[in-house]
Parts: sequence; C-alpha cells; structure tokens
Amino acid sequence: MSETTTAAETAAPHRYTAALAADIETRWQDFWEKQGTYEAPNPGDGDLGGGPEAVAKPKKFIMDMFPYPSGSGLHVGHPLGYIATDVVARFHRMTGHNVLHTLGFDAFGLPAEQYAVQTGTHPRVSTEANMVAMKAQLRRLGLGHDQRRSFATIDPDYYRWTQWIFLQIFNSWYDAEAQRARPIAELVEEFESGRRHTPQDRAPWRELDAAERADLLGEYRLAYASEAPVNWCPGLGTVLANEEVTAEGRSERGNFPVFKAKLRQWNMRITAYAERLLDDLDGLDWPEAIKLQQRNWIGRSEGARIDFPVHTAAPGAGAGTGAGERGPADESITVFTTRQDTLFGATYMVLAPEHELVDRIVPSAWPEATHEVWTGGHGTPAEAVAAYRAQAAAKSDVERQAEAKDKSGVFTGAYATNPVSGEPVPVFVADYVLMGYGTGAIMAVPAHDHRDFDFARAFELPMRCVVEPSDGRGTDPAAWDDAFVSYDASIVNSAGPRIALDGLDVERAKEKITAWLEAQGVGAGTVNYRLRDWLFSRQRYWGEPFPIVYDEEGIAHALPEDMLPLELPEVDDYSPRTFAADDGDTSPETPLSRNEEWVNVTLDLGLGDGPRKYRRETNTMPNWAGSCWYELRYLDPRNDRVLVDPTVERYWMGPREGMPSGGVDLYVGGSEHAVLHLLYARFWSKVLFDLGHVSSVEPFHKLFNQGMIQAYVYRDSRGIAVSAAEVEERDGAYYHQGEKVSRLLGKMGKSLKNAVTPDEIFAEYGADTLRLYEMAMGPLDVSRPWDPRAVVGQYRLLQRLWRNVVDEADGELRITDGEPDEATLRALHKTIDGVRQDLAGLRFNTAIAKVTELNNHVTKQHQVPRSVAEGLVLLIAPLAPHVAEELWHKLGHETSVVYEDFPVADPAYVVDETVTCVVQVKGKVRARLEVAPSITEAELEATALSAPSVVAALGGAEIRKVIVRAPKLVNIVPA
RNA sequence: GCCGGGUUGAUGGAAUGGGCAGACAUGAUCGACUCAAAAUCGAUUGCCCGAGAGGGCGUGCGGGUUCGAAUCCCGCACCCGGCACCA
Repeated sequence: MSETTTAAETAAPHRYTAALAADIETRWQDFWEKQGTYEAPNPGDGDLGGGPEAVAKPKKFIMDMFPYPSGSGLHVGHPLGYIATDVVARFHRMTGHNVLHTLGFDAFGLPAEQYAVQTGTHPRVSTEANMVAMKAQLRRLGLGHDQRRSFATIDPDYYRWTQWIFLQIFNSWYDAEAQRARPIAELVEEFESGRRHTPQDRAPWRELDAAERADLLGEYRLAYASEAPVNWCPGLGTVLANEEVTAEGRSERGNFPVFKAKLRQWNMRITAYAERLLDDLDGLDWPEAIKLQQRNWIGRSEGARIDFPVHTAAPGAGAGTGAGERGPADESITVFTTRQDTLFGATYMVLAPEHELVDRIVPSAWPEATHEVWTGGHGTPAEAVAAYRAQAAAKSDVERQAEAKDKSGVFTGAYATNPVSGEPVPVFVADYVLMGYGTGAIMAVPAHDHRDFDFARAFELPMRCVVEPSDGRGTDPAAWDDAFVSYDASIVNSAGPRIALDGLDVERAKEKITAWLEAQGVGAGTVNYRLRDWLFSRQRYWGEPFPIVYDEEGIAHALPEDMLPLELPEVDDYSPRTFAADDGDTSPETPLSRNEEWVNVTLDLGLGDGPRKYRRETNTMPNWAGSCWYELRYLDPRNDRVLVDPTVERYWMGPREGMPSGGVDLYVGGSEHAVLHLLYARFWSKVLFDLGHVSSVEPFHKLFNQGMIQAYVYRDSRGIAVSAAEVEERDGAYYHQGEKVSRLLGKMGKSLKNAVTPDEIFAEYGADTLRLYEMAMGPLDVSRPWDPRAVVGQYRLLQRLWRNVVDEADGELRITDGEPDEATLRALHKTIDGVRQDLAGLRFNTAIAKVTELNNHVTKQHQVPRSVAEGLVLLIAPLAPHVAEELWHKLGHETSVVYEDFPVADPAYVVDETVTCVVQVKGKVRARLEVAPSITEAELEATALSAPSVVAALGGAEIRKVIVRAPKLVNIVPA
C-alpha cells in the first residue's frame, strides 16, 4: 500500500493529498492567526473597539454551547456543531456581516475534581492541560474563532462576575405587581417607611430583630438559603443534582446508593419567573420540540384554590368522636385543583405525608366505627400516621414509582367539610400526593380522576359521578372499570341549596363555581406551575465559591463588590469526605470547610460596624452557573469595570427588528440541555435585564440542536465490544480476529471501542475533508452513523476541484480566461442561488451536493473558465476554508478569501431556457416534452395531446379531463 | 401511561404551499488506462418480468381524500427522545 501510494505521489507531485492538505491547512491557520483574521471589532474605541467604521456593517453573533475540557480527547462526533457554526459564521462574513464567533470552556465540574482525587493533581492543572490539548485539536479544524474573546469559567477574572451576578440575584426580590426583579434595598425601604406591611404572620418591621428581618428578607430574595431534601451520596461524599442520579436511585458515577437528606442549601427563586419564562418562548426561533419541553417543564395549570374547613380533635376526644359531633372549624386545608367543576364529587381529601397540617388535625382516637382498611390496623390515628410517614420516607423513588398503581395511605381520623355540599369528607395521608406540587393537598374526586379512583377502590371510599359520561357507561361509578376524565361532557348531581351546576359544560361550570368560591371567600381561580426552585449549591471543591459570609448570629451577608473575586483557596485534600456507601445517616463535609484559615475571617463589610468575625459559606456553585451568562462575557471579555459594557451589549445582543427580546443570532448545541442550561440561562438573562444590566431579555434568539454522530459497535459472542477499527467485513458478515461479531448502532466513545479521532482523519485526508464529510452526512439536526468508508467521497470532491484549477504535474493553473458556455453559466448561477439559500437555512448537506454537481459538470469539460473556477472556490470557502484560501491565492488574489463577497446569482441564468414537461395519462408518465418556461396552458395542452406516446397510451379513449400546470405538468384523464 | 419526533435503494441521504421518487455521496459490477495494482476517467446500479423494445410493482403496514399522495386525513406496527402519581 505505502509503496504504491508513494509511486502515485511521485507521478503527480501536485496532487491534493493528505500531506498537501496538511501543509495548506497549517500554513493558512498560522496566517489567519497572525493576521487576526477572525477578530471581530466592538463598537467604540475601548478594549476590542474597532471604531465607527468597523461596526457600520450588519452584525451576527454565532455561538456554540461551550465544551467541558475533557481529558479523554475529542472524537469526530464532538466538533459537529462547531463546524456547522463555523460554516455559518464564514458565510455571514462573506455576506458583509461583522461576525462574532468564539469559543470558551465550561471548566468547573466533577470529572476534574474526581481526577484530582485519584491522582493528587490540582484540578486547575489537569483542566488547563486539557484545554491546551483541546484547543490544539480544534485549531487544526480551521475554526475561525476570535481568540481574544475566549475564556474559561475557572478564570478568576470570569468567575468574579459569576459571583457578582449571584450577589445581584441575592440582593433582589421579585415584585409580583410590577412583574420584575427589584433591588432588595427598595423592599427594605418599603417596610421601613410602612408603605408595605410585613406578612400577616409577622410582627411589624420595626419590632423585628436583625435575625427576624434577615429571615423575612430571605423569603423575598431571588437567591436564598433553605432546608431542602437533596440527593445525598455518602459513597461519593457529595450531594448530587437530580440529573446525576440514575433511574435506579444510584449515583451515575460509581453506582453508589443515593439518599434523600434535608440540608440547608442555596436556591434560586426561578419560580417567580415561571410566567415570563413561558410567555417569552413564543418570540423565540427555537425548535418546537425544545419549546414544548420547556413548556412542560414549567407546567402551567389553570385551576382554583379551595379551602376545606377541618375540625381538629377536641381535647380528650376518644372513641365516640365521630364525624357527626365535632367542634368548630379552626383549621382549613387548602387544595389546588384543575377540576373545580367536580367539587360536588369530592368525597375525601388527601394530604402529602410531609404536610405540616397533618400533626394538627390528627385526633387522639379513631372516630367510631372506622373501617379497618382505613386504620391500617393501628390503635390510634397518631400511630397510624407516624407509621405511614416512616414507611413513605424510607421508600426510594424507584419503589414509589413501581408501586404507583397500588395506592397506599392511611386515614388521619379527621374530617373536613366540602364547602359546596356541606358534607363531611374523611382526610387521608397518602404518598400519591406530592408535597412539592400545588399545596401538597388535594380534594379527591374518585369518579373523575384515575389516581383517586384507584385509591377509593382500595380504601372502599364512596364515589359520586358529577360529570355525565359521554361513552354510555352510565352514572354509577361502582360499575366502572376506570374514572371518567373527559372535559367534553356536562355536569350532573351537582345541585345544592347554595349553588347548582347541573347541565353546564365543564368550562362553564368551572367559571360559575370559581366565581362562587371567590364570592364566598373560600377559594379563588389561580394558576399553578410545576416548576420548582433551582437548587444552587454543591458540596464540592471545584466550583465557584459563594461570595457570602455568616456573622456570629448566623445571618448571611454579601461580600462587597471590591472583595471579588473570592478565589478558591488551596486545600490539602479536595476530595469530599466519603462514608460507607449505604450509610444514609451521614452528612456531607465540604472540602472548603477544612481550610479553617480561609473559612474564619475578620472583615469589614462596610456595614458601618467595623471589622468583625465571619464564617465563609463553604458550598460551591453548581457547574451550570458559569454557563448561565457566558454569551455576555464573549462581548467584552476583559472589562474589569462591568460584566459587559452596555453599548457593546446593545450592539451585539440588543433588541432589533424581528427580535424584540434580543439575543444571540444563532446558538447551536445538543438537545440534552433543553430544560436545564437553557432554562437557567434564560432566567439569569431576565434578572439582569430587570436590574438594568443588559438590554436583551432573552439570551438566545435562534436555537438549533445538532444531532449525534453515532458509530457501529461490534460485539463478540460474549457481548463484549471489540475494536471497531480491527473488524473486517466479508460477505455482509463481520469478523474480529477470525471470530464472527455482531454489529449495532450506538454512541461513539472509548468504552465501546468505536471512537474515531479527528487526528486520524487529518492524517488520512485533512481537515477540509473532515469538515465537508461531517456537513455532508445529512441534515444537521438528525443523528447519523459515521461511515469510515464514505469519508473518501468528500476527499475526492476536493481532489477534483483542485485538479480543475491546478495541474497535478506541474502545479500551474490550468484554467482559461474564456467565457463559460451557456449550460455552464446556468449551472453556475443555479448553484449559487441554491447554495446561498441552503447555507442560510443550515442545509449544509444539500449545499455540498449542489457544489459537487457543479464541480462534476466542469470536470467533464477540458478546461475551466476562470469565472467558474473562482465561483466554485467562493462557494466552497465557508465549508472548506483552507483549500479555498489556497486556490484563491493561486488564482492570483492577494487578499484573504474569508472576506470576499459570496457570489450572487444572476436571475437571468437561474431560470432554464427550456423545462421538461411531464405528460401523464391517468397519473402515469407517458411523455416528456422540452418546452419554453413561458408556454401557455393552451399551447402546452395541445402539444401534449399530440405527442405520439400519449396518443398511443390513450388508445383512442375519450378524454374526460385535462389538468395543465404549465410549464411542468399535464395530466390527461380518459373517461 | 402521557407528550414529541421518525420509518424512502445494499448504505448515508435528496425531493413536502400534493405534480418526473431515489439528487449528491458511499458501496458494488463492467470497461478504458496499466506488465500489474492503486489512482483517475467512462458506463451500469430500487425490485420484478422481458433477448430487446417495453411492461408491471415500489417511499413501514392497512384504509381514505384527489386527475395525481413519500407529502394531506383515519387506523395500526416498530424505532428514537422527553416526562413520569403534577391533582
């Protein structure tokens, strides 16, 4: 192989080979870097400023989701999106735009910390080494990044501003009336002046001490600390995000058990923005699937809150305290329901096990004649409830899900009153009601809710049909197999002395009952969201430290801005303390807490009380923090005065025509971030907007999700993956070292032994071939398998293009200065027209097919006219920039092809002189006619009807109908 | 279970305001060049019948609308993704 290849190269010294490609590519990469070719000027004359002239052009901000600098190196799947944005960025540069395109690193995170624990290397050391290696690999692809704007989230100059934004959020509250965040100082001022009263359960502001005031403000702050159940993994010694826990309730890394533990944690009040996060989706140019996922995640439900008075047990109440003889109502259970129209059908209630009201309503003894199924065999309600709560708490998520069909629960012994019927309804505790949703309490309407139906069957509870089934099953729920839940029906059995809903449809009944509840003061129409607040702290070393200290009373204080960045301290041991994996009764010890010198400090926070002792917060931020705002820092990466200069921000991201919310012009990344990163970043963007720091309400105007590059996985008879590179194909079967192996499609990666690295492709074909192949494989948004054999197709395209311009023997130009013939001219302009549209629409695969077609057309000609050669070079320049730059210079140009104008099609040549008209008889093609595009319908019909093959096909049959779509089609329908 | 998205030659994929199905590429077969091979160039390549001209069938399956359906509608199967007792 090597001998013959060498011979071929000797025969054609100027052939486009991998070696020549490597020479061309590295040469131009060095040139571009030296020239600063991809540096985009900012407005103004500050840092990166290019003066007024430089920014007179329209602009585009093209962005990738930035990578985590993994130590295992890149495979060819990783850069797919980066190549796509690079092509788009290059296309826009050639259409006269000022293009901002760069790439940073999301470098905080667990892998570096765990690697550090294993090897003793500081995470910064390994992370920075990884970034250097990754930058080199990405540079070799020819990505046109503005290197001046690149940064990593671990740079103190960057996380200084992450911490600053955290403090902005900490020092803000959401004014629900004004629908926006406001500084917390304004809330304090309102309390102090008496314009705003403290909530009903609090004393007036002036009577509160410092700790009480801090507590109260904590209930308003957009970043707040609270006790919350988290995923605690003793085996790893850290809490984990939900997405880091497997469906089996174990850690994704290490496969250790995960426990729910209540710990004081930082949260972000993202729920305050639920409505805006939902509404603003409408104006975004995002894939509908992603918008839908966010809508579902936010989970807006319209319904009503309804209060059910509940009678707590009178002191000394024992057996004989039945439903009929209760004291006055002194508590009420508030439920959220989306089916307030079925209130007459509410025959029992359920509280979540963790509901705080449970303890207060439990009587000392069971009411007389309580059904044994309800008591669970326990002697008193308190015992029963305690036992049930313990049992529910011990259940893992998996168990809960598995048992979802078999409803469990227990009677509390208490009764509430249905506010519309006045009937007593028993109150249960059951874990099918979740504390985290709605009010943690429900009214159960078993006839019209699947879960309530199952529960009622298990506990022999009464059911009442209040929505007339439209499917003929009758109105006796006892005879049903399942609840009737349709909205398309009318209300029955819902008339009382105070209100009647019978005969109304569901919607009308909702309106009527809601108005009644509001008039009675026992409920109100309301909107509920599924979205929860965002757990924002982790017990890890490798993350942003919180710029928070606690005074001796335990009150949290923000560090003043001039103390930022608060840098990560050195520690002897950055591993969190680990425990026996199955010991859930342990609690985490944060790595930062071990550095006592760092934790215990004396500071003057500027509060007017001089230097005092404080303890630092020892949690760190989750790795989402750095990616929540990085688009802004690309704009003004070295500004040490503000996170981004307002003029610069407005220029690149501000609201503009068709984009009233502003944002990045194009953001490309994987769909796995649909509801996490993309929701968090939108939230931060809105807070920064409310506080006046940015002009864009939304961070990313257009979002595009690239698919995954998959690869074949070969497994031997034991099911173990074998090296894909060593597999041979014979007669449609696959063999590894003589043994037959099976083939399946899977992810590309080291563990499946099927990774293909960019370096391998560079060595065999060059970067331009890799870029073209990845773009030609198929539409960007679908996943497709990497086919090692097919890469050569794009290599051949570049070789043919090269040969059309350069003589392989002597390296001289072999183009002519003559005019192209008519057919070539039309082919050229049609290609220009098509490629322009395809690139603008991110349809790289069809753009490449069109360029290939044109190139194949000119390959068949003996010589290529200069205008066509230059057209081809410009058309392919965004896709294969190195070979384009080389050919452009060989064609005698002095300036870089990067800023050449992309060709514009001449409309006169885009339309064909003649078009092929298809003549169908009964829908089958019987003739093709070459006709002028301007042919009239009548002419075309006459021509078609006289075509010999048409006459033959008709066989003299009478014609019933002729459909003419000039100039493309005639369809003749015989009788 | 619910909600999305998908299913086109041996393979990746083209073509959807309904109008020539299979662009472009890979692979395969044949030919030219070569002592030979590689590379390159040329031809063929959806399936079936036919020596050929030609004909029939064909976009997961079954129906429907239409002069005409890969494209629209109804039902079904399978695959991928998301959510998962959300009241």
